[in-house]
Amino acid sequence: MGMNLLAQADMIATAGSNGVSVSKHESMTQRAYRIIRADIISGARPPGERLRIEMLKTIYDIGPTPLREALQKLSTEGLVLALEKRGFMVSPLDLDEFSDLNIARIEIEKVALTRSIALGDSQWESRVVAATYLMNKEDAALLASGNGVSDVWEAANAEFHATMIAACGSKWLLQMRDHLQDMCERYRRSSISQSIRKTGDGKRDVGKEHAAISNAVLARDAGLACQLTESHYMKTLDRLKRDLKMVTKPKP
Amino acid sequence: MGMNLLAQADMIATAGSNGVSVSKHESMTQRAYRIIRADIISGARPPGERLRIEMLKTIYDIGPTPLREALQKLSTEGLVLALEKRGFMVSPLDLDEFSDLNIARIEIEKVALTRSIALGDSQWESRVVAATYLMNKEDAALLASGNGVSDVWEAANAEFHATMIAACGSKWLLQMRDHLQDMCERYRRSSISQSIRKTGDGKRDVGKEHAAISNAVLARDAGLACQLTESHYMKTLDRLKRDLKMVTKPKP
DNA sequence: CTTTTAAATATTACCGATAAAAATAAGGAT
DNA sequence: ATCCTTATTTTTATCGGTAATATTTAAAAG
Repeated sequence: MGMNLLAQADMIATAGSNGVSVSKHESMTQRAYRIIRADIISGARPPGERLRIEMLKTIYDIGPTPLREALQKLSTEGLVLALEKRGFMVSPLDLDEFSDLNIARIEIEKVALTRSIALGDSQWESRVVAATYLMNKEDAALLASGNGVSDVWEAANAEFHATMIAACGSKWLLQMRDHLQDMCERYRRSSISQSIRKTGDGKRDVGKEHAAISNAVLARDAGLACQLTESHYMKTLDRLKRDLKMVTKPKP
Repeated sequence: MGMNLLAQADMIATAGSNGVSVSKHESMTQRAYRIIRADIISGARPPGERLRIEMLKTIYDIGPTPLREALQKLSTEGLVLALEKRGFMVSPLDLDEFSDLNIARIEIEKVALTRSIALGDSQWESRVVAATYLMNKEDAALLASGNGVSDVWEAANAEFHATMIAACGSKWLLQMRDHLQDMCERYRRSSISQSIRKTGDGKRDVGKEHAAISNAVLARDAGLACQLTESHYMKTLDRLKRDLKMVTKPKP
């Protein structure tokens, strides 16, 4: 009847890392969406690149219909631009939009953080402690071997910040933050600041910043936690902004 | 060659009221997306309704491919649920999600309002004055003829609140607010509280609330403006929540 | 009454036809 | 002679039809 339909809908809605469910028998549309999305964010499909169906068909071995559906979805998200009667292209990078994106991301993060600190229970606190522990460890490892950030560090960092706001009480707030973060990530990855990741970030001690944020959160000092988080993000942002000037198209 | 492509892309991106561009030669996908979206928000397609392609094909006189593309887009937005190998359905209403949605909407609105008050210039101020003038007029007309809210009042109301946050300096923040508002609108319209719209809202003087908000905004008192806006939304929200208990599916 | 089997129904994805836009080539004007 | 305009060609996107696959409904047997 209509009831088990909804029950199974919940199962499907049980999503993976980025709101993308990973079923065994994934539909072609889902598959195309997931892969192309990852390729755009990672920079494998560079900004401004035209996404011709024939071309994608041979690359991903997926038919034209699921490809179009995936691209339409991505255009709703803003990662792809749908040009009337002229197909699709990867959304170009734009320095102004990057500022815009970061403003929105940081503001929403602060709101979520404030709410999380106000609403979080003991179980959430323990999650914070656990994430902080792992983050500390990875930060120390990062500092020791000057090889720059690793994938495990990236994962710990993502988990750290996600945990801080996890108790904000609004899935939509979290979803919007995730979306904005993905959009920002594309700018970060597309920038030539990969070199920065290798060389490290100058005199900056990210570990101390993380520890300070964690302390403020556990002390339930929302104002301080927001302030620290904002400047934490701003530091990397300023660096990126400088580097991005070269890879974004100049304004007309 | 490649350049005017981007230039024209900007033209297409020049959107109408709800981020939906209305071109003369609208593609079938766009058409389907626009119409079905409006039908879902308005309640013409009720929550939980299965959206069978064959059915939609005859109703909207649009082929299956553009219909599927439109439904995929709507599923990205959250208005439609895509069930693996089981087609699409209008996302069911859920009281918890409604709370969630409103939390996010009000929080983002407050952030945008604070920023708008901090950043708005004289031109924005004049827009605020203009919108307030129209709103006042419509509020008075509403109070005089006890016929309940009209479409022109709704338009004035939307414009009023949009103007207050217009100077927030982040298109993404505004876009997310718009999206959340559309999602909330579906709950409002689907509720039986149409009766409330007809009977009026009790002893509540919406005109005074609007005036107070406008004054706080023009006085650049962000704290007060946020507080007033929040309670303004909360008042209608509480009413709605009561009524929605009947139309949303009970939790298992 | 539950479980299994079979028919019908719907969704998914590929293919081909149509139509639109970009590229190229030709002609005329300054 | 060069540049702009116009016409033709080629490429490419869009859309509806259709076959294959999975699922749901219904019926029958245990």
